[in-house]
Amino acid sequence: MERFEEYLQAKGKRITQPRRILVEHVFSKHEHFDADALIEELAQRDAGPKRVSRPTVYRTLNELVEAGLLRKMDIGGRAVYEHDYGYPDHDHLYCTQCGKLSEFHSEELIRLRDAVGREQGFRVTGHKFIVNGTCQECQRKTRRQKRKVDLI
Amino acid sequence: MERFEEYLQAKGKRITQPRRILVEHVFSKHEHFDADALIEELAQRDAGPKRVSRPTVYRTLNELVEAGLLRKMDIGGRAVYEHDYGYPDHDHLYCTQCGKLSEFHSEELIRLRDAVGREQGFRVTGHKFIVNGTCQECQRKTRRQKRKVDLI
DNA sequence: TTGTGTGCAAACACTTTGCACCCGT
DNA sequence: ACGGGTGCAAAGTGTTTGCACACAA
Repeated sequence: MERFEEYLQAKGKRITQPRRILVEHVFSKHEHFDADALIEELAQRDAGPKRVSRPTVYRTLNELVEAGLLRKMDIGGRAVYEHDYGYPDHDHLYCTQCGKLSEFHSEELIRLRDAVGREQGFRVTGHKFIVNGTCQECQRKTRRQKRKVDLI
Repeated sequence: MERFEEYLQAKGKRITQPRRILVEHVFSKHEHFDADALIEELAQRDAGPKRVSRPTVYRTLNELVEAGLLRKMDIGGRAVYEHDYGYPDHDHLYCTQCGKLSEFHSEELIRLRDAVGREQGFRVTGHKFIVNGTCQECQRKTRRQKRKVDLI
């Protein structure tokens, strides 16, 4: 929050109640989320007059990304956000059954990435690496499912 | 094309003129493209009665993906397609200045990916790796730009 | 002839924008 | 009081869908 206030002041922007509510909520948890989830959570948390509107959620999320506090990813054509500030670089495992994202970090990946860039005369500024597959939990479910089918 | 006919027949689907036109066009070039580009190209190529409509383009692209002939990627929230059939696995360098995609292949990346999956009990089925940065051409442009500015 | 495919227009999901009013500074 | 911020509704994108007609099998 202090970090965001700093950013806002530097940009001559204002510290308003909707921004405060949103930022506080976003940084009270550490999960990945999308705009819709956030809008809904804010809606049931603060109904009535102090609710934060849909456009303001989108506007503030963009500001948080610009401020370097959130990282925005596109997963299946929809924007997903995660904490960026004070959070180590990492990549993602995406379970295509349940949609869960988990994280991992690999220095080797960075080395590989930079080596590829160098070879191609490409100035690397970042990357996106998503490993698709099935998480442990869904593998278990699928196995149970299969057993049932096998009994028929 | 033969491959697609095979797929269509297997699914009890029909080989129609729009599908033929689209497939022929898509596989006459080897670049990355999005739905809009394809729609426009088809429009100026075959105007009038034998033009392919927007919905049909989207429907057929989805079929081609299902048939394993095209690969679909999301880049910045928009779908981009590339040939898949008989095309080696590869990943992408994405120039954030001009939007150009180039390709590279790395066995090491696959090994790394599978190792990460194994460590986390994740059954890996695929991945998406996009390296962002500036391509050689845009680096040159930027340098020219900078020189001009320096002279002021 | 049968039922899939097509074009059209409209619906869709997600995100952004125009505008009158509100509120931090 | 000023100028940016907000909510509302409406406009944008990119993509999908309902429907009546067209056409491949």
